[in-house]
Amino acid sequence: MQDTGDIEQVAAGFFQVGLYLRSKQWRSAEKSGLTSTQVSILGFLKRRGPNRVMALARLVGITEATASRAISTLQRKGLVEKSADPDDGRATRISLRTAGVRAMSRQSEFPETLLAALAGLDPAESTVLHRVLSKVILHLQESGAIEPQRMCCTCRFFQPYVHTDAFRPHHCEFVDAPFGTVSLRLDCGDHIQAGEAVRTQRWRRFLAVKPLEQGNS
Amino acid sequence: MQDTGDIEQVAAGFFQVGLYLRSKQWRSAEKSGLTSTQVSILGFLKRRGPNRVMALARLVGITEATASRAISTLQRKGLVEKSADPDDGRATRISLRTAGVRAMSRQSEFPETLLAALAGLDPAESTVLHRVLSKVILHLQESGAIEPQRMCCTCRFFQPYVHTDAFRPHHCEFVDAPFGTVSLRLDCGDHIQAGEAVRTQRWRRFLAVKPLEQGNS
DNA sequence: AAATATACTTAGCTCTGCTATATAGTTGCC
DNA sequence: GGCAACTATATAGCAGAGCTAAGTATATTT
Repeated sequence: MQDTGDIEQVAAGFFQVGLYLRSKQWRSAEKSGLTSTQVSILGFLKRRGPNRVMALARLVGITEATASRAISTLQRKGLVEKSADPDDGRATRISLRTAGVRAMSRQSEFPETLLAALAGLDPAESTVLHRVLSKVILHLQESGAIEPQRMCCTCRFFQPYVHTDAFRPHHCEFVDAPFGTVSLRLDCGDHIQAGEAVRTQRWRRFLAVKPLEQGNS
Repeated sequence: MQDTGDIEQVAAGFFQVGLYLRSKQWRSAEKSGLTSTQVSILGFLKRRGPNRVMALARLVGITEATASRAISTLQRKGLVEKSADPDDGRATRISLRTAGVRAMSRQSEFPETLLAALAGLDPAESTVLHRVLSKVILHLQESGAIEPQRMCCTCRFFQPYVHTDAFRPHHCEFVDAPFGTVSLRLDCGDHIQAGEAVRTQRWRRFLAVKPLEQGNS
């Protein structure tokens, strides 16, 4: 039913979307004059607030040297500001300036065309896509390929499939409310990493439920 | 049920995977010494055979100037060879040399970690992911964001959902055989573009079927 | 206090990706 | 046939990504 060829097809699909995401087209269309690395850095600053150079480098998946220079460029453009880290004299605290916030809100961090394509998905597809992306990203981060993300899947507040409501089977202990698979966060501000044991146990529970057994009623 | 915030989450997920795909890590791990642009070019040559500079540029989503130089670099590395195009004296025919074929077969075009993550998906998830990627890519190409791909969805031989077999609902008139959603090609060698009218009509039929109504029995 | 580690920066390299321009071959049109 | 317009590629010059290696300043350890 499923062979390596099919997986390569899917990988090729991801690659295809990736090619588009890294192309300059959609960015120059909105003529922000920013490169994709710069947009990524601004995006993380927007979602996570002030951060150190090293942390940003790891999140974006580049070396500190490259991050340092990209940030200097952003500073020169007036989008970002550097300040001394109160906790550590060596560290630099990078934060968005108002121009940077404006640059990120005026245009989305993501191209309109991609958002439009995703908006056209039907809810059941979104649900599965959400699950799949969670799985793929978790796999990438567990194998050390990418920096751990603040996903529900690894959060101490996450209780997968504890409700009978097909639309809201999960529970978030932080907000103490049920929520659905489409609302699973891939980068949540309230994330607190769960311990190793708890994490794998909950992840098992999450995987145990077949994706199509819910969200489809 | 589905709001903009959720779409942004999904887009962020794609971006996350994209960040990984464009990072040098997985490529340097296999120490091929190739950049992602070079790998993309080699990948298209591998899948599509000899091609012109212009065609490669469009496929990869870069200008001809950039492609020309990247190809020269590949030539210098001995992975690719240039020959005169018999049909057009201005054109250059780029083809893989044996070293290039070896470089692309030894390691896959795609990182092992991603393939492993995708291999871990359950068949129903693969099916939906396939559909979703088809939709997204088609949307991107219809809006002119990327070069048209040789997808089943736009092929004159493609007959979606004409069989009752839940596992093989589609039919390919080229090989005259039924096949399943997981086997939908995103880049098929036998692709022949269907006319505008036929294309939209079949695509409608493809979309009309809810993803979860089949492949789940 | 000295050695080691950490956070960042800088320099030097290759490559990407762009625009603008040059060169050669093709096509169209009289 | 001949000239203009177009097309496929190449080259140059620019900003920047991304790397490694080396340098600076601050923290931490011994």
